[in-house]
Amino acid sequence: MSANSKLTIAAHALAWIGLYQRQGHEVATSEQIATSANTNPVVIRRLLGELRRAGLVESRRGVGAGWSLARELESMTLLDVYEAVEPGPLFAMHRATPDQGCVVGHGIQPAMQSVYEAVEETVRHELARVTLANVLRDVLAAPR
Amino acid sequence: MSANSKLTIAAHALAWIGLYQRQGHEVATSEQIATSANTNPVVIRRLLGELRRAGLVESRRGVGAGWSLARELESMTLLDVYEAVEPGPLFAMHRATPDQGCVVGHGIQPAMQSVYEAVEETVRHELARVTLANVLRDVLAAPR
DNA sequence: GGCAGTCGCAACGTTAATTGTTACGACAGT
DNA sequence: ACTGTCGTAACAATTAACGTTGCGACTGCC
Repeated sequence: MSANSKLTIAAHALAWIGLYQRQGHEVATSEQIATSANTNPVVIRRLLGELRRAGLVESRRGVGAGWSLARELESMTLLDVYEAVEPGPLFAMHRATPDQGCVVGHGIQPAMQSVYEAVEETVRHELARVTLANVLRDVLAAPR
Repeated sequence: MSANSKLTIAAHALAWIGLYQRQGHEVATSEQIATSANTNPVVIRRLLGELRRAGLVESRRGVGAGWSLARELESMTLLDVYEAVEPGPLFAMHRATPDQGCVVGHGIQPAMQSVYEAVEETVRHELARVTLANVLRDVLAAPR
């Protein structure tokens, strides 16, 4: 099973903030988003902190604090979000380095590496095709 | 970080068996493969058990027991292996179901689902382009 | 018939990553 | 000063992957 719900939650948070701002509000709080995503506000703050480092959102402190978009949803793709929150590769190599004295043990990692790089490239390409505005539109189009 | 070294290990095992058979041996034991992959024989047996269910390898018991290929490496793609060993999706949804009373919480999962399905489709397509014979060739081509 | 080598499988322990929770200081507007 | 929220650290809880041990089942050979 995959381990990665971060991209899902990040998209959820961005769509939520975007919709909230369209309704005329200035900022959204981590608690509001956490309620919608059914998780803890700290989890949301951590995640949005990564998105802030990537320049996708901004945060304000003090009274009336909260989060706002740093760019239009139209100019944000899922690839931007993916790169902001996903550090590692999709497929992993051996956890312990294979026997370098064996021909296969020696050559398998570079062989798989090149395949995995090609795969990840297509994944990035596919994610880059979807903007967060697309996501929000689809969210609103979901049947009741 | 990704969690998935199963595809890597499975490709390693298949390449190993394929090469060993090319050298004139009938069967390979899980212990030989485990030594090359630097892991435990039981891990290899579990993995090859999944590949056997998918019809990629066969096992023999009793004296002279071990594993052999059920098909030519040329006719086996990484997609076959991937489908045999990877049960779940690449990207996960929320671990706790989001607030269905919220518009975003309600619509986010179908919206992301369709994106994820498209991404997985391209991954499958890319994996289908590589045969295990390609992998073994690349393994043997690795610089010393 | 007994022996030896290997698979089949279950049970359990180990490790690592993610996620959830609590706590508290920093900040800024009222 | 007070209030509400972020920022961050520390730790607990949960989960999945991986490793290990043990033992029965199978089969060819002596």
